[in-house]
Amino acid sequence: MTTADELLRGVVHCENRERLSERLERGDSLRIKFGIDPSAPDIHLGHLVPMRLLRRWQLRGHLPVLVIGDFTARIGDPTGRSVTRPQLTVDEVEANAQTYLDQLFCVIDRGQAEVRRQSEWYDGFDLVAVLRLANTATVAQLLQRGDFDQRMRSEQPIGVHELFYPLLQGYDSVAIRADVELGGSDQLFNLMRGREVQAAYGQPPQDIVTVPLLEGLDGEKKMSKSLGNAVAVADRPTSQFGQLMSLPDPLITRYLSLLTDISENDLARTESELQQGLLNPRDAKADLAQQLVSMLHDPAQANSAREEFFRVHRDRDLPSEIPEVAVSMQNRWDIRELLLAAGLAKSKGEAARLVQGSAVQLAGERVSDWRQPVALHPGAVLQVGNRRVVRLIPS
RNA sequence: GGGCGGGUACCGAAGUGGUUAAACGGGGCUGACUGUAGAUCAGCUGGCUUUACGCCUACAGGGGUUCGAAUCCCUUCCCGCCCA
Repeated sequence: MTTADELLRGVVHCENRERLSERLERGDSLRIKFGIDPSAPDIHLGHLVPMRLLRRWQLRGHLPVLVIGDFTARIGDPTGRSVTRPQLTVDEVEANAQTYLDQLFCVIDRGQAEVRRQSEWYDGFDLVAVLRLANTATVAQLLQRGDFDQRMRSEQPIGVHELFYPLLQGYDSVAIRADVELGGSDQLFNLMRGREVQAAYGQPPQDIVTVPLLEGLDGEKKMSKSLGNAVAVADRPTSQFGQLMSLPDPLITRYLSLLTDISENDLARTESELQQGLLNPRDAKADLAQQLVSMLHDPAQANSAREEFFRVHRDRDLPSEIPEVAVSMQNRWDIRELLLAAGLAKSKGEAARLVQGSAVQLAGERVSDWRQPVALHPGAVLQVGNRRVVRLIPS
C-alpha cells in the first residue's frame, strides 16, 4: 500500500486527489487543518473518526493545525440545524475548547501539533476586511449549500450571519496557510469554500479530505449529543458498554470499520458470519463494545464493564455496585413515598404507575399494590426495572 | 410600511365553544419474550389527595364574552413567508 493509499483509506471525498497523492508520495510535510467547534465540549465517538485519521497523518510527519472556532462558535454553525443556536459567551467557549483539546490530545500527540484560535485574526477584523471577505462569494454560491437551500424552500429563516459561516471558516485556511483540511463529510461545502477564499487571497487552494459521519445509537441520524444518540468519550465504562450494546445490529460492521483498526479481511469475515447467523450479534456487539471501551479507558475496565453487563442484563443479577440511599426504617412505608425518597420516581403519581406496571421490586419481591404499606429492613434492595437499583440503609 | 400564516404537553402534530389533562406519531419509562439497554408485542407517559370520572395546574402573556374557552372577542409579545 502506498503512503497516499494509507492516508486516504476510508475517506468519503478528496479534492484534489491527484495533486494530494502526488504531494504525499513526494514526502512533503503538510499543514493539515482540523476545525474544532467549541460550542459542544463533549467529544463522542463520532468525533473520533476524523481524529483517528488525523493521528495517522501526524505519524507520517504532517502537522495538525487545530483551529479553535472560538469566533464562529458565537455565531453557531447552521449545518443541519433548522434553528439558530444560542450564542455563547467568551468564557464558555474558552472552557469548552480546553475540555475538547484535553480529550483530543488523548488521540493525537500534543507536541506535534499547532493550536490556533480564530480570535487571533478575527478580533482585529474591521468592516473593510469583512467586506473584502464577503466579496469572495456570491449569494447564489452560498445558497447552494444543501441546508440553506432546504431552508429557503421550506420557508425557514436564514440569518445573514449564518451566511457568513462558510466564509469565516474559509478564511481560517488563509490565516493558517492550510495545505489540507480534514473534516466530516457534512463539512464538504465549507471546506470547498475554503479553497475559493484562499484563491481570492492569492494562496494556493487547500486540498480537502472528508470522512464519513458516524451514525448514532439510533442507527439513523448522525451521532450528536443534542440528539441523545451519542456515546461520550468521557462517560463511564459501564455506561459506554451498555450504550454500545443498544446499537442496532446492522451498524456493527460500520462501527468496526470506522472506529477500530480491524483489517479488511477480518471485517469481511465478521460481516459474512453475521449474515449467515454463525455469529450471534450480541456477542459481536459485546466484542465491539469491549474494544471501544478499552480504547477510551483501558482493557481492565472494559473487561469488568462487560462482565457487569452480562451479569445484570443476561443473568438478571443485581449490579455489583449499588448506590445506597438513607431512609428511615419504618414498618409502614407508603411505597410511593419510598420510591420518591429513593429518587427512583419523580412524583407519587409516577410511582403508583410504576407499581401498577409491575416494575417495582423490594427485597426481591415484586410490589403489586401501592395501597399496601411495605415494611423495610436495613440493606433491602429497591429496584425499578433492571437498571435502577438502590440499597436502602438506615438514616 | 402593507398582506398572509403561525405560537398546543419532552419533540412533531391534531383539535375552531362542552364526556379535552387534550387525538395521532416520535422519544422516554415499564412488562412479556429473548440474543443485549438490540427485534417484536403490550401497557404507562401533568401534579396532589381520603385513587374519587375529587381538587389544582396547563394549549405564548394579559384582559373580556359565556353556565362553560385551547377553541369566540380585545390587547401585548414572539416567529415565518410574500409584496414594498
